[in-house]
Amino acid sequence: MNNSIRVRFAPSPTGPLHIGGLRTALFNYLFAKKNNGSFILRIEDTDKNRYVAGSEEHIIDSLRWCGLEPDESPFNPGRNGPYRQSERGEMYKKAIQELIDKKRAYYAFDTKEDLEKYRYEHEKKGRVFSYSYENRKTLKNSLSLSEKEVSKMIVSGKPYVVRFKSPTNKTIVCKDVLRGSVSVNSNMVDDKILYKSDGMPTYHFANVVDDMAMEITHVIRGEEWLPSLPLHWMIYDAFECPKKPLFVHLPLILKPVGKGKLSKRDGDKFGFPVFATSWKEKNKEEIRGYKELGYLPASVVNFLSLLGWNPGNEKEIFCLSELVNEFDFKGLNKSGARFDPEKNKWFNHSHIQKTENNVFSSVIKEEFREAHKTYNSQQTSKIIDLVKPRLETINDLSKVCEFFYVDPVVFSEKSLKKFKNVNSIEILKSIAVLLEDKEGEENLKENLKALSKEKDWGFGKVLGLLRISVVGDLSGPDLFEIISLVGGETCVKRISSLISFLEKK
RNA sequence: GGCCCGUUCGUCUAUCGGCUAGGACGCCAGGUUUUCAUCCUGGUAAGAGGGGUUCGAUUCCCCUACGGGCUACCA
Repeated sequence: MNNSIRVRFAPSPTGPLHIGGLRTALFNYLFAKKNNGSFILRIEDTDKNRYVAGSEEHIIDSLRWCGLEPDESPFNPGRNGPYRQSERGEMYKKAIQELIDKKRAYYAFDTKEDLEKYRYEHEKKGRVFSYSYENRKTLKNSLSLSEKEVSKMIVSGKPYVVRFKSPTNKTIVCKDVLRGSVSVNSNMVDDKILYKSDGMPTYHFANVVDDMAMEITHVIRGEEWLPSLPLHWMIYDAFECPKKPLFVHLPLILKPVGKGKLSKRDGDKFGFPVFATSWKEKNKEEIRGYKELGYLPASVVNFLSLLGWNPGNEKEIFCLSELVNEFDFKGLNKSGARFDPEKNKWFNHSHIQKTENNVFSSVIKEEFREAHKTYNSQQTSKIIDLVKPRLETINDLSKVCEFFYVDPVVFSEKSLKKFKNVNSIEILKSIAVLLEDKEGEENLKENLKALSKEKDWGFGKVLGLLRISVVGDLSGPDLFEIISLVGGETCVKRISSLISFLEKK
């Protein structure tokens, strides 16, 4: 049990979960499941100011929709709870005291205004202020002040933070599974705040403390964290942690066009989904996610999995369990991957083809209510077979099979133009005669061929006009398949409807 | 500005020193479907530049360029 793999996905509830975070969660999940380990969800809510109501639910709903159910989370706690950092205050308090006692951290009393002033002054001189080994002795903290002064200030309730005392001139060699060793001189790492004046830990501190406490074996996170790896590494060392987790920094997902990493606002900007499920912020319009736009979770997962990872062969279509089987750190990439909404659509189309018909029949039932009952389940399944290859998203379904359920009310002018020099009404009337008769309907194709030969009408014209009357346009699946489902009687009705439409012109 | 990471077709990627550089999306052309879409076949298109190392570098090393990230009492 002690050797088991434990990974965590640790988002902060500052808004909806977007596909960047989802992809991080996915890789954590895949690695955990591949190794019979645990996938843990930890909510990093140490910043009260940025907390956005509803984001925790959005995170868990998104994961659930994708099939990435955590083994431990605030909603199904395991032994290592609580799973919200805001509920783990005591642990951080104890931990920070340990570092203070070990002289690896110190109290600092500089106010925000002080720091802003220092930054401003440095900037004016073209420099950058950093709280570090160079100047910590000249600033207001427990290293520069006497013990008496410090305890007096603390007792009097003066706000303070606790800073990490970054070692002086040490080479920190940290390891990343993908990138190998990354060395940084500790002088480059400033004295980061570990504990804020509001009594909450910062990300860096809470993260390390929790990963130790929760016995996390592999930290799989986005590359934006790579620069803080040396800091985290030194914090582990300060705790004399016997066994650090392995770190894997995933390449970032980049915007489809333009510069930089994908952000939550890009969905609006470029018109493609960036959330798994819809997100509604108060006083704002609801933003639809993949789910609402008719994507299958399997296709989203599949597409995301291939951004920054590949199985090493040429297979591309995977379901979640296949991905679990195939997943390996060796297949991970180092460079950022640009998000391509077009390829995303293709994955969805491909997954739709593999999806069983009953998934779609419930959508049809919902959409066409009463009309849906004109067909038995076998016929419905046949309709879906006919229409499935034409789907990019599930939302296209109703549009693409509407004429099975509803008589066309408009006939495409553009399509009718092709027949403007043709005796359309006469042709249509002759076709209707064929369909009125049972035998005529049974061998419709042959009969139509015979008809067009006899009257010297092109077969294409006959077929085209019939299609327009039945479908409303020159598109759709095989016409004879459609007619055999819709039935001769309905077709005759639709033909007369087109005839009267043409007569009015 | 400083620090860190990266760089193969337009995009996602294969290649772990032997390359006529493979696949997928997209795009283009042809075929199937007497429609449209699907589908099938073919085409288009790439190792940033310069130095090394080597019999041989896309692959290893260095420099430059470019891209990305970080540089908060945010995560």
